[in-house]
Amino acid sequence: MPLSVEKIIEEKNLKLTTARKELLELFSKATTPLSYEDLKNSLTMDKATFYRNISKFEEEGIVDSFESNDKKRYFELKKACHGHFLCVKCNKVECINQPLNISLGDCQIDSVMVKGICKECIG
Amino acid sequence: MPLSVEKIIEEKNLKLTTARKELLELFSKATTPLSYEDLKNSLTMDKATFYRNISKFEEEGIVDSFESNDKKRYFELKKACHGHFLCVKCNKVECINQPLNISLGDCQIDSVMVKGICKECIG
DNA sequence: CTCTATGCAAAAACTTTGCAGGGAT
DNA sequence: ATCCCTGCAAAGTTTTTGCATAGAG
Repeated sequence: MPLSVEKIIEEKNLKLTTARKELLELFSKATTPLSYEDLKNSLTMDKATFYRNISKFEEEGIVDSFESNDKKRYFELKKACHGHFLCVKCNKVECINQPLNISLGDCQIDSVMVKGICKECIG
Repeated sequence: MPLSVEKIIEEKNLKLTTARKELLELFSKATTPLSYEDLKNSLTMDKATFYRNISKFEEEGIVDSFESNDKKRYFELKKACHGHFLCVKCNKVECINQPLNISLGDCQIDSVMVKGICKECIG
């Protein structure tokens, strides 16, 4: 059961605004990372508000982001699984479900992005 | 011993221009991926020429690129080692020398980007 | 009531494109 | 001689900022 939007906001001592509720609800429902482009038709808020809130969410560790090959930034709620596969042909992103055993000395690892070509695009 | 610039160009049936020679020589010498920003002071060519050639090199499989957290694109000659570690605090990129044992069904894996925080930034 | 969040418009940052002239084969 | 490459300037795309108003606690 996902954490309620109100809980997430409250825990971080952020104000619960309509925009933030809307954003977090959209991301809770999403099964893949989303860009502003993906969301803009569903959003009632301005793009400035979108980016400002995303930025705040990232600072607070609620949201993660990465850049795709299409130069857009993609966002998602931070989850246990942080491995992604990005197909450089079709720009599709998939969550990697298998554990990736990577350890790099004393570095802290936050996420892993594997790029390549998916089966559909190879075939 | 690295492939000579002339050989690389010739193999791909590209014209050997001053701009291309200059670019490939800079990348051959580089030990980390470089952005346009990193190179612009060393370049005698226009930025349009830089990006057009980089783009051509990517098409031909001579060069690889990725986006960093600073929204810039970084480029490097395609090498055997395609694992990188990006520190999200200081934006430094390092080559991961250890083999990363990742395999994803029938997908073709081209590169792996691990993001996190480097020892210097943790300390 | 106070302080933060929002919308709008304009700016910023990086990259791409159009066009006319120059260079490689 | 032919085509591709180049520089310049201008446009494009995504994201950020300034400022005045609205809204949450």
